[in-house]
Amino acid sequence: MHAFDVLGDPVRRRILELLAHGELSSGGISGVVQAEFGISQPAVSQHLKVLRDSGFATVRADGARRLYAVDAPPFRELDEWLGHFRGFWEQRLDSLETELARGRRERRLGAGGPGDTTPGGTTT
Amino acid sequence: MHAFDVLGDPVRRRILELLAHGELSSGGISGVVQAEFGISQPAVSQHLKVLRDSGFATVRADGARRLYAVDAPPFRELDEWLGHFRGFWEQRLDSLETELARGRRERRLGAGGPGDTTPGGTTT
DNA sequence: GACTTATATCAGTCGACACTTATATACTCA
DNA sequence: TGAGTATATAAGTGTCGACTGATATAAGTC
Repeated sequence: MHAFDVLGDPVRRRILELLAHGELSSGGISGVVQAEFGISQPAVSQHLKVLRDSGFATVRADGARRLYAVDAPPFRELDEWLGHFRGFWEQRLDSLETELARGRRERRLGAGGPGDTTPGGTTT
Repeated sequence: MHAFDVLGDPVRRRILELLAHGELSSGGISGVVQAEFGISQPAVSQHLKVLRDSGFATVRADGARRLYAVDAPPFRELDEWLGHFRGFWEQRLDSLETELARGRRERRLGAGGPGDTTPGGTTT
């Protein structure tokens, strides 16, 4: 399952939003999600499995509980892909920060990113 | 259909990659995609419809042809959502650019972004 | 106007995935 | 050890989306 498919589900997006604030137990997540979406505990557990398998979340045991946390790699990958298109919407920012950020990004990735065809169109 | 679902499909991602280099006709896109994925012209046309409807692509007529181009808004929206998690993988960049970029981003969005719980964990 | 090219839409099929209930596994505590 | 709690897995079902072949719409060409 592709990373974008993983984020296609609203329940999984919500879970990640919750985890963005810090570690949470399976039960803690289930509580919120069941209340908000009206789905069962196994359904939430299955979503957690998808997040684990796709690398968006990591788990560690704490007694009988499982504590989930966000993990970065898949986010990086998506950010990298979206980078192909960043030129289409970041063009009008002040050039300093844009160039700093883009330059750094490309240096890290060792890639020849966007900009070759002046994606946004006219340079005005 | 959520923007992430739109990008969940490999054919649609490929189409957007093609469009990232500039405008292309429906036929031009179909040619490449049919060759690479082995699907029919209607299938490609249906994907183009999804991209249109979700705002990822715009069309303009040129005689009998339809010229497609990438459009920014949905990308911005996704970037904004991913921003919740940017702290998890951008932390170790030199602070100047990070803060510049994040600060600007948040000012534009008028949001109280991440950072409240030092997402990445320990500092250093 | 007839023929061809470019593209979109229609109707139907099929597989994937999100959900359910039932149950297994593993830890806690008296 | 046995009851209770926390979480995951299993098996089955329904929905949705991606595809196909057929066809509609519209523009170019002679």
